Amino acid sequence: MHGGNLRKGTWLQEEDEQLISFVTRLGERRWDSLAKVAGLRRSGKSCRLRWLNYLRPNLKHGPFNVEEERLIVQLQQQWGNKWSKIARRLPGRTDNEIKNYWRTHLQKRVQVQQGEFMYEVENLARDFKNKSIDVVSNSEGETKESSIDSCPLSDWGMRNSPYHESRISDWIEELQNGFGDKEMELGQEFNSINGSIYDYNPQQEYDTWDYSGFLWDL
DNA sequence: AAGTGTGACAACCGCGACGCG
DNA sequence: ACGCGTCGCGGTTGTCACACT
Repeated sequence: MHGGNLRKGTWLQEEDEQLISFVTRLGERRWDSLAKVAGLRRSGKSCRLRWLNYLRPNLKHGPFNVEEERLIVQLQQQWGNKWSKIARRLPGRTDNEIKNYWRTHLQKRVQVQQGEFMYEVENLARDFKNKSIDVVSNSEGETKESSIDSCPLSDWGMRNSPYHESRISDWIEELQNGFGDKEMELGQEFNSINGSIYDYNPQQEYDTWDYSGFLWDL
Protein backbone atom coordinates (compact mmCIF):
# COMPACT_ATOMS: atom_id res chain seq x y z
CA MET A 1 0.00 0.00 0.00
CA HIS A 2 1.33 3.42 -0.88
CA GLY A 3 1.21 5.77 2.09
CA GLY A 4 1.65 9.02 0.20
CA ASN A 5 -1.95 10.12 0.31
CA LEU A 6 -2.86 8.89 3.77
CA ARG A 7 -4.26 11.15 6.41
CA LYS A 8 -2.67 11.32 9.85
CA GLY A 9 -3.55 12.93 13.13
CA THR A 10 -6.80 13.40 14.93
CA TRP A 11 -9.80 11.58 13.59
CA LEU A 12 -12.80 13.53 12.37
CA GLN A 13 -16.34 12.61 13.35
CA GLU A 14 -17.17 11.67 9.75
CA GLU A 15 -14.23 9.32 9.68
CA ASP A 16 -15.33 7.72 12.93
CA GLU A 17 -18.86 7.22 11.63
CA GLN A 18 -17.57 5.77 8.40
CA LEU A 19 -15.27 3.40 10.26
CA ILE A 20 -17.98 2.25 12.66
CA SER A 21 -20.33 1.63 9.77
CA PHE A 22 -17.87 -0.53 7.86
CA VAL A 23 -16.46 -2.45 10.81
CA THR A 24 -20.02 -3.29 11.82
CA ARG A 25 -20.70 -4.64 8.34
CA LEU A 26 -17.38 -6.30 7.55
CA GLY A 27 -16.02 -7.25 10.95
CA GLU A 28 -12.78 -6.48 12.78
CA ARG A 29 -10.29 -7.81 10.25
CA ARG A 30 -8.38 -7.03 7.07
CA TRP A 31 -7.93 -3.47 8.19
CA ASP A 32 -6.07 -2.34 5.09
CA SER A 33 -8.83 -3.60 2.82
CA LEU A 34 -11.48 -2.23 5.11
CA ALA A 35 -9.90 1.21 5.04
CA LYS A 36 -9.90 1.16 1.25
CA VAL A 37 -13.45 -0.11 0.90
CA ALA A 38 -14.68 2.45 3.41
CA GLY A 39 -13.01 5.20 1.43
CA LEU A 40 -10.99 6.26 4.44
CA ARG A 41 -7.68 7.87 3.64
CA ARG A 42 -6.15 6.12 6.62
CA SER A 43 -3.84 3.18 7.03
CA GLY A 44 -5.28 -0.11 8.18
CA LYS A 45 -3.23 0.21 11.31
CA SER A 46 -4.67 3.59 12.08
CA CYS A 47 -8.22 2.29 11.57
CA ARG A 48 -7.60 -0.70 13.78
CA LEU A 49 -6.16 1.48 16.53
CA ARG A 50 -9.01 3.95 16.35
CA TRP A 51 -11.57 1.18 16.51
CA LEU A 52 -9.94 -0.79 19.31
CA ASN A 53 -9.14 2.19 21.48
CA TYR A 54 -12.11 4.50 21.01
CA LEU A 55 -14.95 3.28 18.83
CA ARG A 56 -15.43 -0.32 19.87
CA PRO A 57 -18.61 -0.91 21.92
CA ASN A 58 -18.43 -1.53 25.68
CA LEU A 59 -15.41 0.67 26.20
CA LYS A 60 -15.23 2.70 29.39
CA HIS A 61 -14.15 6.25 28.79
CA GLY A 62 -14.34 7.70 32.26
CA PRO A 63 -11.59 8.11 34.85
CA PHE A 64 -10.05 5.04 36.43
CA ASN A 65 -11.44 4.08 39.83
CA VAL A 66 -9.35 3.07 42.82
CA GLU A 67 -9.81 -0.64 42.24
CA GLU A 68 -8.67 -0.31 38.65
CA GLU A 69 -5.65 1.71 39.76
CA ARG A 70 -4.74 -0.91 42.33
CA LEU A 71 -5.04 -3.66 39.77
CA ILE A 72 -2.92 -1.82 37.24
CA VAL A 73 -0.11 -1.19 39.69
CA GLN A 74 -0.27 -4.72 41.04
CA LEU A 75 -0.27 -6.34 37.61
CA GLN A 76 2.41 -3.97 36.30
CA GLN A 77 4.67 -5.02 39.13
CA GLN A 78 3.82 -8.63 38.51
CA TRP A 79 4.07 -8.71 34.72
CA GLY A 80 5.97 -5.57 33.78
CA ASN A 81 4.81 -3.51 30.79
CA LYS A 82 2.59 -6.21 29.36
CA TRP A 83 -0.21 -3.75 28.71
CA SER A 84 -2.34 -5.94 26.54
CA LYS A 85 -2.18 -8.70 29.13
CA ILE A 86 -3.05 -6.23 31.88
CA ALA A 87 -5.88 -4.81 29.77
CA ARG A 88 -7.52 -8.23 29.60
CA ARG A 89 -7.99 -8.05 33.36
CA LEU A 90 -9.73 -4.67 33.12
CA PRO A 91 -12.89 -5.02 31.06
CA GLY A 92 -13.65 -1.96 28.99
CA ARG A 93 -10.12 -0.60 29.20
CA THR A 94 -7.58 -0.69 26.41
CA ASP A 95 -3.87 -1.37 26.56
CA ASN A 96 -3.16 2.10 25.20
CA GLU A 97 -5.34 3.75 27.81
CA ILE A 98 -3.76 1.77 30.63
CA LYS A 99 -0.27 2.45 29.35
CA ASN A 100 -0.92 6.18 29.17
CA TYR A 101 -2.54 6.22 32.58
CA TRP A 102 0.37 4.35 34.07
CA ARG A 103 2.93 6.74 32.62
CA THR A 104 1.10 9.93 33.51
CA HIS A 105 -0.49 9.05 36.85
CA LEU A 106 0.73 5.91 38.51
CA GLN A 107 4.43 5.50 37.72
CA LYS A 108 5.49 8.57 39.65
CA ARG A 109 3.24 7.76 42.58
CA VAL A 110 4.68 4.28 42.87
CA GLN A 111 8.24 5.58 42.64
CA VAL A 112 7.62 8.18 45.33
CA GLN A 113 5.86 5.69 47.53
CA GLN A 114 8.63 3.11 47.18
CA GLY A 115 11.24 5.76 47.87
CA GLU A 116 9.43 6.76 51.05
CA PHE A 117 9.15 3.16 52.12
CA MET A 118 12.90 2.64 51.76
CA TYR A 119 13.51 5.89 53.64
CA GLU A 120 11.39 4.59 56.55
CA VAL A 121 13.20 1.26 56.59
CA GLU A 122 16.60 2.94 56.53
CA ASN A 123 15.60 5.16 59.46
CA LEU A 124 14.52 2.14 61.46
CA ALA A 125 17.72 0.34 60.56
CA ARG A 126 19.82 3.34 61.59
CA ASP A 127 17.98 3.55 64.87
CA PHE A 128 18.50 -0.14 65.41
CA LYS A 129 22.21 0.19 64.66
CA ASN A 130 22.67 3.03 67.14
CA LYS A 131 20.95 1.06 69.87
CA SER A 132 23.04 -2.03 69.18
CA ILE A 133 26.26 -0.04 69.57
CA ASP A 134 25.04 1.28 72.93
CA VAL A 135 24.32 -2.19 74.24
CA VAL A 136 27.61 -3.62 73.09
CA SER A 137 29.45 -0.73 74.71
CA ASN A 138 27.61 -1.32 77.95
CA SER A 139 28.12 -5.05 78.06
CA GLU A 140 31.67 -5.29 76.84
CA GLY A 141 33.10 -1.90 77.61
CA GLU A 142 33.94 -1.18 74.03
CA THR A 143 32.11 -0.22 70.92
CA LYS A 144 32.13 -2.59 67.98
CA GLU A 145 31.74 -1.12 64.57
CA SER A 146 28.69 -1.90 62.60
CA SER A 147 28.92 -2.64 58.95
CA ILE A 148 25.42 -1.43 58.18
CA ASP A 149 26.54 1.24 55.80
CA SER A 150 28.38 -1.19 53.62
CA CYS A 151 25.78 -3.93 53.71
CA PRO A 152 22.76 -4.26 51.51
CA LEU A 153 19.65 -3.99 53.63
CA SER A 154 18.65 -7.54 52.94
CA ASP A 155 21.91 -8.85 54.38
CA TRP A 156 22.14 -6.39 57.15
CA GLY A 157 20.04 -8.25 59.69
CA MET A 158 22.19 -11.32 59.30
CA ARG A 159 25.54 -9.56 59.37
CA ASN A 160 25.07 -6.92 61.99
CA SER A 161 24.90 -8.98 65.14
CA PRO A 162 27.62 -7.87 67.55
CA TYR A 163 27.90 -11.49 68.65
CA HIS A 164 28.21 -12.64 65.06
CA GLU A 165 25.16 -14.80 65.49
CA SER A 166 23.75 -16.21 62.35
CA ARG A 167 20.23 -15.40 63.49
CA ILE A 168 19.41 -11.98 64.82
CA SER A 169 16.44 -13.40 66.71
CA ASP A 170 18.83 -15.42 68.86
CA TRP A 171 20.56 -12.21 69.78
CA ILE A 172 17.31 -10.50 70.69
CA GLU A 173 16.30 -13.46 72.81
CA GLU A 174 19.66 -13.43 74.55
CA LEU A 175 19.35 -9.73 75.25
CA GLN A 176 15.94 -10.18 76.78
CA ASN A 177 16.86 -13.18 78.91
CA GLY A 178 20.39 -12.45 79.99
CA PHE A 179 20.56 -8.75 80.84
CA GLY A 180 19.38 -6.52 83.64
CA ASP A 181 16.35 -4.24 83.61
CA LYS A 182 17.98 -1.54 81.54
CA GLU A 183 19.14 -3.98 78.94
CA MET A 184 15.80 -5.78 79.08
CA GLU A 185 14.06 -2.54 78.24
CA LEU A 186 16.37 -2.01 75.32
CA GLY A 187 15.86 -5.58 74.22
CA GLN A 188 12.13 -5.05 74.07
CA GLU A 189 12.65 -1.93 72.05
CA PHE A 190 14.86 -3.90 69.69
CA ASN A 191 12.17 -6.47 69.42
CA SER A 192 9.56 -3.95 68.43
CA ILE A 193 11.86 -2.36 65.89
CA ASN A 194 13.12 -5.70 64.73
CA GLY A 195 9.62 -7.00 64.37
CA SER A 196 8.64 -4.22 62.06
CA ILE A 197 11.49 -5.05 59.72
CA TYR A 198 12.25 -8.70 60.11
CA ASP A 199 9.00 -10.42 61.02
CA TYR A 200 8.92 -11.75 57.53
CA ASN A 201 6.56 -14.57 56.88
CA PRO A 202 7.69 -16.50 53.82
CA GLN A 203 4.18 -17.90 53.38
CA GLN A 204 2.91 -14.40 52.83
CA GLU A 205 3.57 -12.89 49.46
CA TYR A 206 4.64 -9.32 50.01
CA ASP A 207 3.84 -6.88 47.31
CA THR A 208 3.33 -3.16 46.97
CA TRP A 209 0.06 -3.24 48.88
CA ASP A 210 1.68 -4.49 52.02
CA TYR A 211 3.55 -1.27 52.48
CA SER A 212 1.77 1.20 50.33
CA GLY A 213 -1.14 2.23 52.46
CA PHE A 214 -0.65 5.85 51.69
CA LEU A 215 -0.15 5.45 47.98
CA TRP A 216 -3.75 6.31 47.23
CA ASP A 217 -3.64 9.40 49.37
CA LEU A 218 -0.88 11.03 47.40
C1' DA B 1 -1.74 39.60 27.89
C1' DA B 2 1.89 36.86 26.10
C1' DG B 3 5.31 33.37 26.50
C1' DT B 4 6.76 29.10 28.49
C1' DG B 5 6.41 24.76 30.94
C1' DT B 6 3.94 20.70 32.07
C1' DG B 7 0.55 17.07 32.15
C1' DA B 8 -2.75 14.22 29.85
C1' DC B 9 -4.22 11.89 26.13
C1' DA B 10 -4.40 10.48 21.20
C1' DA B 11 -2.06 8.65 17.56
C1' DC B 12 1.97 6.88 15.09
C1' DC B 13 6.02 3.88 14.37
C1' DG B 14 8.92 -0.13 14.35
C1' DC B 15 9.29 -4.74 14.87
C1' DG B 16 8.22 -9.43 15.73
C1' DA B 17 4.66 -13.05 15.34
C1' DC B 18 1.33 -15.29 12.81
C1' DG B 19 -1.40 -17.22 9.02
C1' DC B 20 -2.03 -18.34 4.44
C1' DG B 21 -1.11 -19.38 -0.35
C1' DA C 1 10.14 -24.02 3.28
C1' DC C 2 9.39 -19.48 1.86
C1' DG C 3 7.48 -14.94 0.96
C1' DC C 4 4.04 -11.75 1.79
C1' DG C 5 0.29 -9.48 3.97
C1' DT C 6 -1.74 -8.62 8.25
C1' DC C 7 -2.04 -8.20 13.12
C1' DG C 8 -0.67 -7.11 17.85
C1' DC C 9 2.28 -5.07 21.08
C1' DG C 10 5.14 -1.71 23.40
C1' DG C 11 7.66 2.51 22.92
C1' DT C 12 7.64 7.10 21.32
C1' DT C 13 5.99 11.38 19.55
C1' DG C 14 2.48 14.94 18.61
C1' DT C 15 -1.11 17.86 20.11
C1' DC C 16 -3.90 20.28 23.08
C1' DA C 17 -5.29 22.45 27.35
C1' DC C 18 -4.14 24.49 31.39
C1' DA C 19 -1.07 26.51 34.94
C1' DC C 20 2.49 29.45 35.95
C1' DT C 21 5.59 33.44 35.42
